[in-house]
Amino acid sequence: MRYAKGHKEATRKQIARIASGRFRRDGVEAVGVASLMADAGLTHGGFYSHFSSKEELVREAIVGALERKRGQLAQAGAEGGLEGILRAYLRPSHRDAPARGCAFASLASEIARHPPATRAAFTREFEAHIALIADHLPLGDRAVALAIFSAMIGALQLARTVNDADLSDRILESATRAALTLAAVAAPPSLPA
Amino acid sequence: MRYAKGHKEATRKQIARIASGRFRRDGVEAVGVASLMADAGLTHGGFYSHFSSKEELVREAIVGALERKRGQLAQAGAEGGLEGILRAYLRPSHRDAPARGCAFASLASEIARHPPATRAAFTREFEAHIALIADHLPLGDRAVALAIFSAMIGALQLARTVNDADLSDRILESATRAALTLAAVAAPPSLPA
DNA sequence: TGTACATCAGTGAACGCGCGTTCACTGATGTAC
DNA sequence: TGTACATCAGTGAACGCGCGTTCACTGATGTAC
Repeated sequence: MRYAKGHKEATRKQIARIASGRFRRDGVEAVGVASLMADAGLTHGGFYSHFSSKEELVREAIVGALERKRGQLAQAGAEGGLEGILRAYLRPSHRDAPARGCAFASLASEIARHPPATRAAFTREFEAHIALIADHLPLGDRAVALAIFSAMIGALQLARTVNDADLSDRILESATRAALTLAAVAAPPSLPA
Repeated sequence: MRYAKGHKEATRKQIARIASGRFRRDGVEAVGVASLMADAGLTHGGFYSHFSSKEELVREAIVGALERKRGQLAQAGAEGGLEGILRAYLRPSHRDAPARGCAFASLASEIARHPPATRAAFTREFEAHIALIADHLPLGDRAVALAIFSAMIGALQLARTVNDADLSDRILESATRAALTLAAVAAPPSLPA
């Protein structure tokens, strides 16, 4: 063969990885297939021998990004518990590097308009994230995990959108503190009877 | 004059109002100037006698939408306090009608990529929303208001994105309850000494 | 060992389409004389 | 009262461009004989 075994699979993975960064940074709609392939050092015509459509790439790229990010959060949780997760997520460096960040924060509103298959993949990863957070909560409280994750995503987005660096920092800090308060309150004040 | 006095101003306002719905429903990028003008019963060529660019329309449409929505939230707050605001915002009917809903939830991540003037207008409205929420919080706590509003926006977006109706409802409910808990905890347990 | 052929990842021109923006024009009205 | 002209909101063709997708082709390699 002209190419080494596994070459094509490696190319597909590389395209998906490049796409996952570009999508998170610029939005799915703003990133064209041709410019993605150029980033991978290829021409656009070959795209459809790797993916059946741009939407298939969207699904693969986003799920990949979410899985990797979830692994990082799991590690932060193992090392620092809920506070570790919150500090890793609501860090200024996360706010400032969307291309390597959480795809829920950068793409949730756009994905809401995508086909069911894409939303289903998103939903599966969302539930895995909720389970991860609940694992670090008293009684594994899922309802509190939902609220905390909503605040994390909302805060990261708002911190990226406002035009005032101070306000942006305060959004991240407030969400961190509020999440810790919620976790503390969710703890039973004493052992149940 | 061929047209009644104030006709042109009325047309401009109508274009902005139509745009504010389409942008919130489909995203700014997905809505073309030509289709917007067609919705207003006009041809696309006339657009630039009303707005200097699509971006100017984006700014005007979004600020208008946010102001109107803030008025509704202020009324919900006057009638039902923080809980009134939360129930108005985290209602399933709000989730299901983005075209008439909060532009922070539908457009925050997209606006983060827009020019400074647009982000500045967004930031001004954001601060007005925070002030509105803080007004209904013990001690007018701005930090808690930031966290609550982050959770509101994040929850609404996630509720729109997940592909599971039950989970979507639970996201809205959890955020509502968590916000009320935060407000209760923020209250001083007794009058300060 | 040398030649003919099959494989297949990647190439690049082409498709129809919609984008934001520009601009010469239309035509109904109000005003000037 | 009747005619000539100015105004100006809206029209529609055109601009260059990038989009997602298709497809006939290239050319380096491995295999068959």
